[in-house]
Amino acid sequence: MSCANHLADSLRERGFRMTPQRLAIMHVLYASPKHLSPAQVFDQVRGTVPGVTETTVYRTLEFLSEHGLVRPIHLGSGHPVYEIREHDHHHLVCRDCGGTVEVENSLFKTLYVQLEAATGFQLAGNHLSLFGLCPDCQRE
Amino acid sequence: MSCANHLADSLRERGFRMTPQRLAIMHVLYASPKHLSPAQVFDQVRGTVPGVTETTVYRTLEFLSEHGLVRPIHLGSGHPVYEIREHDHHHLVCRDCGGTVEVENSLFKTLYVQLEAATGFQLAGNHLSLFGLCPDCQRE
DNA sequence: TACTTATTGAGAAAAACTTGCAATAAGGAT
DNA sequence: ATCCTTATTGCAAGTTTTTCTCAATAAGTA
Repeated sequence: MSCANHLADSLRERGFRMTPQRLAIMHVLYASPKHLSPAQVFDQVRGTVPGVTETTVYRTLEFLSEHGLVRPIHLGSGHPVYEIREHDHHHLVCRDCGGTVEVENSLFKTLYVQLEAATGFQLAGNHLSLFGLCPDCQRE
Repeated sequence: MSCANHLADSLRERGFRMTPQRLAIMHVLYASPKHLSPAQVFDQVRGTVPGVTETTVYRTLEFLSEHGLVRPIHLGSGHPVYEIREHDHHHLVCRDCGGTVEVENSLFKTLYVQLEAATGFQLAGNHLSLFGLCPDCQRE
């Protein structure tokens, strides 16, 4: 990961430290095309960082979430999964096959503006999961 | 609850049975102005149905969700809460104070149509939680 | 009243996190 | 290079939440 130095610096500026564990967890999430559960992250990280614990994975994922580096996602299972926070987007989740499709944040802009006007809330662009049937599963 | 008979009939038509446990759980959710966690439902139900178990509460909430009578909601804690499924709506959740505001489903209609056109998904009107800062907490 | 089987209760167990504390090791100061 | 401070981790135990199995119960129908 070429941005490792940049990442480390940005943490240090805020008084935190870069550790092999944090780097490995970021790595795993960067390399994954899909969001991962803490258990899945743990499974992959233990391969490269011997001795790493689940505790550390949980703590690190929360730490990275708090500082905006990863995004926690709730897909309806009741358990959060995580992904690198790059571009803002949302997920459509198929109730049948569980498949997910990403949709751009831009489509939600109008709605957000309306909601903010109506309620006075200042909305953050958090991740949303919308459920339905994907084209394939509709054919059944 | 005057609709108890209607509810019982609608279950029987589908081959299910009405039980004191199911009735009590529906009761609790009807009486509550807010969504409740399984543990909260259990606490209230055990007062009226002696011997009821947490297992039953979990099973019943899932059963009622599957059949469209209650709605599971994910407010970001990672643990679902439940409410009676009356009118469709969504929640704005304040990141600071945790307060919630309901917003009508109608505002989301346009977005849903756009998303369906763009992806081919057939979207169900599931519940959404949008996060942000409520008017009060913005003043700090 | 009897019968079928959906539903529940009980207890154990799995899964998902959390906590406290001592040991480790980043990163800055010397 | 070495020391120091303290952020971070590992370890072990504990808690909470949720699921599972299976026998017992009871709803609804004949």
